[in-house]
Amino acid sequence: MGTELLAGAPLVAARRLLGAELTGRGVSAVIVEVEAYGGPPDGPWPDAASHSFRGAGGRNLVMFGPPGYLYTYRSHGIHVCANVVCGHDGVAGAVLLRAASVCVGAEVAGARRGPAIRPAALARGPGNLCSALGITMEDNGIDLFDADSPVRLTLGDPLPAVDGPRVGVSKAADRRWRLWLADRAEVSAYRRSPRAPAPGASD
DNA sequence: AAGAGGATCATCT
DNA sequence: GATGATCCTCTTT
Repeated sequence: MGTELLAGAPLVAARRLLGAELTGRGVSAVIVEVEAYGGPPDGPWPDAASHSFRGAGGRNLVMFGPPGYLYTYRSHGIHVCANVVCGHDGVAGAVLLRAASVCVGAEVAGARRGPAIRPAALARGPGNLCSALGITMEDNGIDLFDADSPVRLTLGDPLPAVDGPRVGVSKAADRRWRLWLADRAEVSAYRRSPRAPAPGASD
């Protein structure tokens, strides 16, 4: 199982990533919450909320490359967020990793996150997830299926998913492109962007 | 339990 | 000059 399973549409790849195991720098975690992101208006998956909506250039180049690579970006100046690139070479798509359940190396993750963090919160939220696994902007563009990479991904069998709108996006705010595993304490809370139009207004 | 606000800076207009 | 694919803390029910 490898990159060929991520070569399709973002929402399909997102489903595949639920339950997958992400290993980075002494910590392994099972992915329990993700969000799908598409590409430009003239591509197969137009998505105004995506970093790649306005075409390739700047930080988003990795999103236009082949699947199975890590796309990292900095959010609000401070936090690092991690995506798994999906689709195929030349067509932008990615899946944001929003929350994971730490199964190996909880002490290491705790040392990175701080002493008072409860186990379920170690990798809850995209910024916290990267912090727990030691993922930084230096990791942008690495191959997640290369045995020599510092961060690696192992896919498993598909699991049943719950869906809902994506967190914090002001565009396409009603699109149900967030997926998570039911009854998981690690899933982050939903917050609609204050800038998004009223629910149901448009997409 | 839920909502409001501020920190902070790379990227884009 | 404005805008966030966030997170933490403080205030209000």
